[in-house]
Amino acid sequence: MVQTYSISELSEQFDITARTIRFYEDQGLISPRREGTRRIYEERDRVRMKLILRAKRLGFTLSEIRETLDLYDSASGGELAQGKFVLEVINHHRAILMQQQNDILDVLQDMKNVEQRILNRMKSPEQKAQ
Amino acid sequence: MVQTYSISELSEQFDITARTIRFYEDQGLISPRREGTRRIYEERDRVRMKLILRAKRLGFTLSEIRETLDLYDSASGGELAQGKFVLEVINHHRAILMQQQNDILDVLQDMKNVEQRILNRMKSPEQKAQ
DNA sequence: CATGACGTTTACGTAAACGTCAACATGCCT
DNA sequence: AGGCATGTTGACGTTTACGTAAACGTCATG
Repeated sequence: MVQTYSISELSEQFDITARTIRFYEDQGLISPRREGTRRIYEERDRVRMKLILRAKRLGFTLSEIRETLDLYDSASGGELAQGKFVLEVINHHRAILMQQQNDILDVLQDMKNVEQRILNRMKSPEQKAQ
Repeated sequence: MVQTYSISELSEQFDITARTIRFYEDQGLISPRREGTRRIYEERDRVRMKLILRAKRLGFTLSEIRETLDLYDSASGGELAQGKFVLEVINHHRAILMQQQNDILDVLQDMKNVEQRILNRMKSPEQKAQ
């Protein structure tokens, strides 16, 4: 017997509203099984949701996410026709992510600098930076 | 003689529209000097713009960016009153950024897997995954 | 059986981040 | 003086990602 979830259970797990989940479905990001009119989410839906939210945190738009998930699905579904294209998309995304890694490192460094200036000033309040 | 830039020069440098730059000004993100009505951007504006765009790429909203820049300004301006608060904000942001680093690593790994599956299939097209 | 708790669809509202005119000023070139 | 590039300020339009409310179905429970 496989674990399934209602929409409210899922929304609780991921700390999003049910409205959001239904919206994602409207946008073609997930398509849970139905039992009558009720939505039933299985493990694969949960995994997909996890991917969606992760991509969102990284700033991808919902339609970008949908396209990418569809693409990966087709690739893992055996549609090797588009193999080369998928590889290109992957490399494109990889480039974006690596740019973000750099951005993060830069910002972390900036924050470190600001932090140090504050800490210094808190130790010796009189000191004015040259 | 210090380097300055017109709005179109700046927009070209950062590959954004002049409209975007004016909008950021409306939102209090940058405040260039004026010469008559014309906007004149100096090096410090350029640096600020760089910070803005970097933060944007990381998914921060414009108002978050404005608040943060203001905060950092006040901190570097000597308003040590808020020192502790600034440190808290910095730690908060640091947590977000580190979460993003994890997300990126996860996605990169996922992409690697998809890529491998495609490459394998391209080498031996007949093979079906068990 | 009525009263929640939970679910559904449909539809309008909204905040963020610009795009897209319009209508006008200003400087420079010929 | 005329023309063109470049600039300015509104003001309205658009897309994305949901929020919010209305109006209704379904099921368990007192």
